[in-house]
Amino acid sequence: MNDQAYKLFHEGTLAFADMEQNGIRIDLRHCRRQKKNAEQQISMLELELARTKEVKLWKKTYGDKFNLDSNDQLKKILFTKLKITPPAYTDKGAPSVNKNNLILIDSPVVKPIIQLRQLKKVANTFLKGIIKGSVKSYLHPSFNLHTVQTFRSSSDKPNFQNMPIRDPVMGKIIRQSFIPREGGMIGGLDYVGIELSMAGCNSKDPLIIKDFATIHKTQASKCYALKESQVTKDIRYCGKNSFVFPQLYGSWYEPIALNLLTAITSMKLKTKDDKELRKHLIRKGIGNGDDFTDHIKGVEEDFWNTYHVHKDWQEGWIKNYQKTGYIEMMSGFRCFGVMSKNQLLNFANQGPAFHCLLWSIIQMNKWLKKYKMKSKIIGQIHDDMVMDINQKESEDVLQKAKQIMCKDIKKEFKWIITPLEIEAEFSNKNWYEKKEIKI
DNA sequence: GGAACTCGCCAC
DNA sequence: AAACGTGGCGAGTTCC
Repeated sequence: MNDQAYKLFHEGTLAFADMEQNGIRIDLRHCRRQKKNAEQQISMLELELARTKEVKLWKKTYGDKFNLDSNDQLKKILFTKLKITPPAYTDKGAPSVNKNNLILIDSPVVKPIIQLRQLKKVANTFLKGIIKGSVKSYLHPSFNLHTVQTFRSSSDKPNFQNMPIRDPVMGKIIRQSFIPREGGMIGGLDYVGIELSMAGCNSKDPLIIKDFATIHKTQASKCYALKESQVTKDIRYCGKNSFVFPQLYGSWYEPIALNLLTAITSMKLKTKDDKELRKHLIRKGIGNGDDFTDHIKGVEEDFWNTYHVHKDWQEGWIKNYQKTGYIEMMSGFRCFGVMSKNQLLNFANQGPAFHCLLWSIIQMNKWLKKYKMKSKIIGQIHDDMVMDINQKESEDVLQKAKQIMCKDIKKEFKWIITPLEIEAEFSNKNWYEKKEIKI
């Protein structure tokens, strides 16, 4: 790493130490109540399952060793005893019983098992971890700068970076556990589309730079043959995570089409006019999976015709690695060693995106300490600075954050050639209730 | 009783 | 020709 990168991690470690010490306030009563609640629901589901003939067979087969948590046993019952054909296989060649594949099986045990898994995850991973890690109602997760290939961060004990948010039921239970300090509000300041922004900085593709704030929405509308005005938040999410990022990091239209298609049913996607997406596609003449795959193939071609400058950059980036044996990020970090093509492409954006946040955290923390503010940085999720902001200080803190995150950073990192935008979401109740605040 | 492994699943 | 990246953690399983 160069001197600037060294300094970033040196100061970053110190800022993270402050952040860890600050901690996040926890509603322990809520956690314990919800854990008990989840455990009751688990018992009910287990009883419901026990009444099915499938589980009776399962018990008969395994006797004392019967275990609802054993996927090996589940596979034996479904695929050997009941002779069901496995819908798909894992990378290692075993039949897959993950949610996506299980749901394709016509059996009364499928839905209760999926629900059971989710409840156990809520109780035994998230709530248990939060309760176990809390000291005097404050949780102090670790944030690491030394564990990740791309020079991003990680978090553990518990991992603060994977608290549920997408699933409405899980998200509510877990995120309500995190509450603000007295007189405070909890939430985050996150960079909008920062990874795509980094892609633009790397390749200098004029169209990526021009479109980076709207690209996910645009591509989502193309994938599902919709007007942009019909794109909901969920549909945009699919455009981003099932089309744009996969395209950028080396996937292609066939698996992408499959993912986009299954998302329609699993996320119950509807247009802004509340029309079912499946029916909309049929009206557009995309009636089956093959039609859809063809359609996505066209979207893919358009995508790379549009962003061809970026494609050229990708090829050059790979060639340079083949020549030198390493890649050097815009932020001054070098990655050595054997890397796949997809890794090379991903690392170039993933690292620098986080480094923007890290630099901002350092500056923000210095400022908060200098003026002895009650507001504190309490966590970090790759592109999201999680804070507990004292309401009397909120105006000043939010303005300062915007100044640092969108303006000052461009003086430090001269390679940032795209505009930077942030979004603030806070609540004085808990981390679930957060709502956007305009700044 | 623990290390190493697979699988499933949560986040960005 | 081949085909999306980075993590942490719980549970089951196998091996020593």
